Amino acid sequence: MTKQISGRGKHLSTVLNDAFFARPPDIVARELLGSRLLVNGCGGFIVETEAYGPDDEASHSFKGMSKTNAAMFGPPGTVYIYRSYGRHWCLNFVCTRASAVLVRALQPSEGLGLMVSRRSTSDARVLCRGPGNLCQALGVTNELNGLRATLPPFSLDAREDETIVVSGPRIGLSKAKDRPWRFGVLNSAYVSRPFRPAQPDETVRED
DNA sequence: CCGAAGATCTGCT
DNA sequence: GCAGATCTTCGGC
Repeated sequence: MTKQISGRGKHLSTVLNDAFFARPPDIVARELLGSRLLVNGCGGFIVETEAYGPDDEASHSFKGMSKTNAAMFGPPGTVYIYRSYGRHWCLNFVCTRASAVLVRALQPSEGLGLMVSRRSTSDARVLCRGPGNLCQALGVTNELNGLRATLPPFSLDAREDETIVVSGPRIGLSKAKDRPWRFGVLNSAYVSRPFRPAQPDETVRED
């Protein structure tokens, strides 16, 4: 599932590998929370995700493969990037059977200067808030579509701290609005929109 | 071939 | 809180 890498001194970091993504998207979406995502050294800790399943009307894969969604049918760990509303790029990681996890918000930690220069704000709370803003801050465009999430320029380290997960309906959909497949870190100031109620999800307490 | 819709964001009211 | 920007794909005629 994960691979231990020796770090300097006493710390160990754990790098996510392809097996991590070879599971249903709601599981992966929960477990990505608190992990650290970098693209060419810019990024931070994932605080908000959404899952899109194989039999999910809201998923881009629902109506079969097309020119733009082909990466979503790749093996687990494939990066799927699409353009949203003609203006924004959105970043996903493919899981099992044409499912995926949309990365919606980060708590910035690395490459602050570069991210600020790419965005029109220096406010850390909005730097990587929302899937489009996040991609702008990290320099993600469709040039990275189809690459491996487990290889450069991407880097993904498993979370080290306890993370309490909350969930709620996904955002911006016209179909399948009922699935509570938006996940976030409890009380994070960096999510794109608050979770209501801001209580732990009925089930989940990770690590 | 044309029109509508879409996993969004910003700025203005 | 809502309209507008902006572009690509797909479905209907």
